[in-house]
Amino acid sequence: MPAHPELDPATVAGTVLERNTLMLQRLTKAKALHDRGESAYANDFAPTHTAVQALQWFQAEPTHLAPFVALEVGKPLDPERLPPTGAPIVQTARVKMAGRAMAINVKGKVAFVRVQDRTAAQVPALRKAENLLRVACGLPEREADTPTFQFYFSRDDDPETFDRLFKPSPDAAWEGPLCDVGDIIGGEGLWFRTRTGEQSLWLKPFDGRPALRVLTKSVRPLPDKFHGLADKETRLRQRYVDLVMNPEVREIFRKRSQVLAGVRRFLDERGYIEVETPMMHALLGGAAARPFRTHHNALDMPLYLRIAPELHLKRLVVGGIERVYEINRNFRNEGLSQRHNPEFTMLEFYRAYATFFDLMDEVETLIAQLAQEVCGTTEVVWGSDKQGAPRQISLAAPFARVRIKDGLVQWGGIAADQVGDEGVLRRRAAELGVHIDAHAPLGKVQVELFEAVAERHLIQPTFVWEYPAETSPLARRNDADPSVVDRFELFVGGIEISNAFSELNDPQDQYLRFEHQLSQRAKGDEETMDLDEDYVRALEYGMPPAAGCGIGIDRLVMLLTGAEAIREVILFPHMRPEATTPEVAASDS
RNA sequence: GCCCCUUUAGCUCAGCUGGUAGAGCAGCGGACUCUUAAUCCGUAGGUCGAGUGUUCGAGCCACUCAGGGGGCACCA
Repeated sequence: MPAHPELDPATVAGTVLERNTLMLQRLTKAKALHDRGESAYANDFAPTHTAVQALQWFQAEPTHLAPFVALEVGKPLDPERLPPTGAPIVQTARVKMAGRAMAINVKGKVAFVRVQDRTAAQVPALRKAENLLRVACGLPEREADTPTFQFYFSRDDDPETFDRLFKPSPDAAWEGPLCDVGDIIGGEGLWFRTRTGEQSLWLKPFDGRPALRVLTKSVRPLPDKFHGLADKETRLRQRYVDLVMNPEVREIFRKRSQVLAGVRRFLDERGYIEVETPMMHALLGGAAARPFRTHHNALDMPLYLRIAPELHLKRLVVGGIERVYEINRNFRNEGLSQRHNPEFTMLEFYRAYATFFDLMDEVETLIAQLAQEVCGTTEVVWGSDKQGAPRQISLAAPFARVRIKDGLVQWGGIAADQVGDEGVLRRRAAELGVHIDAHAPLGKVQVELFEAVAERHLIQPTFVWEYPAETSPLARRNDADPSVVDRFELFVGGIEISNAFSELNDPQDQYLRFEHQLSQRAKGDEETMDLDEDYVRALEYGMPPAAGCGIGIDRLVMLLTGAEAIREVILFPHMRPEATTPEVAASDS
C-alpha cells in the first residue's frame, strides 16, 4: 500500500484549509485506517437499500410495526442468543446500507449511529405516514422529524470492529474511536425494530466482513448537530454543508428539478422544440438591462453575456421552427436582492399563429399543472401579509386579468378620464413619493406609477395588460389602439413572474423602434437595445404571426417551494469572493 | 452607490459602566448492553473579522477597511 499522503501544515497555514485541533485528530484517524490496510477513502461498498426503502419495508407488514428481533432468513434459532425482551422474532434478509453518520451514541457495549442518505428529505414524510398506520393499529405515535435511519451495533456481534470504531484504547495510537460524526459509513445487517420501537439495521459480520466500515473519513467537523447550521453566510458559501445539515434544502432543489422537467414535458407535448442559442452576444437586445461585458481574444472583439435570448429564438420562428423554447441563464449587471440574482434562469417560448391572449391561457394552464405536480395542489402558501399571517395563493386557472389603466384608477386614485394625462400622473407620483425620470414618456410614467401603486395588490395571479408602446420595442401594436402593445406581465405574490407579447413582425416598424431606442440612448437611457440589422433582415423574409413568453424559473420555483429569497432556490447564488486573508483583501482594493 | 444591524472556541451563543475569556454541543479520557438533543465524572480547546487610535488598561469606546444580513436606489 502506498504511503498515506499528508499535506505540509505550512503550505495551508493562513488559508481556509488551515487545520485546527479537531481536524488534526481526524487526519490522524484517517492515517490510522490507512496503516491498518483499510482505505479511509474506499469505493468498494454497494448499498442494497436506502432509508426510504427500509422504512417502506417496515410499513408494509403490520408485524413490523411493533418491536421485534431479527433472525436471518434460513438460519436456525440460536437459543443462546435469544433476546431478553421476549419480543417476537421475524425472519429478515441481509441488507447493506450506507450514508453519512449524523450522530453516534455509544452506550456501554452497544452503539447507535444515525445515518443520512440521499433519501433523507423524504424520510420524515414516510415516518408521518407510518404514524397514521400506527394509530390505526392502536400503537403509540413515534417521533417523525428525523431525516436519518438508525444502525444498531452490539459489541457481542463483532467485538473487534466495535472497539476499533467506537472504543478508546490509550495503549496504541488511534486504535481508539476511528469513526466520527460526519464520516461516510457502510453497514451490513438485518432490519429489526428496537425495544423502544425504532426502525434499525442490526449490524452483523457476514462471511468474515466487518459489520460496519468507515468508507470515507470526514476530516472537517460538521456544525453542531442540535443547532445545525444557522450562519447564512456559511449556508450559501458552503452549500454542501447546508445540504448535509438541512435535508429540506435538498427538497427545494428536488422540486426545482421537477419544475424544469414539468415545463419541458408540457411544452414537448404541445409540439415545441427545445433549442440552445448563444450566451455570448455581439449586440445587446431582447430586454432592457445593463449587461456584463467580456472580450474574445482571437477575434479581438467585445462580447456581452446575453440579457435575453429573444431575438435569436424569433430568428428560429422565421426559419420555420414555429414552436420553440429555451431554458437557460440570462445575465444582468444589476443589484442583488431577495428577487434578483445577476444570473438567473429564464424560460422563453414562442408559438406561431398565436396571440398573447392564447399565451395567457397556456401560461395559466402550465403554472396550475406544475403546482399540481410539484405541490400536489394549486393552493400554495407564500410570504406573509402585513399582519405577518401566511398568505394563501391560488394557482388554479384561470387567473385574473387587469389593464394598466384600470389599475391606475383602482389603486392609484386616478380618474378614469385622466389616465392619459401625463401631468396628472406625475403629480400623483410626486404625492406618493414615487420617483419618475423627468424625460420619461407618458407610457413609461403610466407603467411606473402602476407598479408603484398596484404591484403589492397583485397577490393572487394576475395578468396585467395593455402596455404602452414606448416601453416595448419588440411587441406588436394593438390593431385598434396603436399607442398600446399586445403584451402582458404575470404577477403573483406581488412579484413579476412572466412577460409576454404578440410579436412585432413588421420589419419597417421594427427598424423604426430600434432607431427610437438609439435616440433614447443618446438622451442618457442606459438600458436600450442595439440596432440589430440582421434581426430586421430576418423579419424581412417574413416571420409568421407569433406570440412569445418569458417565465422567470427561479421566481416560479420560489412560489412553489415557499422560498422568499431567490438565493434559496439557486444552489450557488452570487456572492462576493471570500476574503481568506487580510493580504488578499488588501491586494484587491 | 447610500443607511441600519452584525462578526467572540470546530458549531450555536453569553460576556454588565473599559479591569485581561465563558457556557452548551462536538473533541479527548473514564462509567454504562435498547439510545434517539442519551446521562454522569474528568479534561483540553481563543490573533474576540483586520488595522489604527484613545486609555495605566480595549472583546467592550472612536476611526478606517473587509465579510455577512436587512432596507433604499438600480432592476420597463
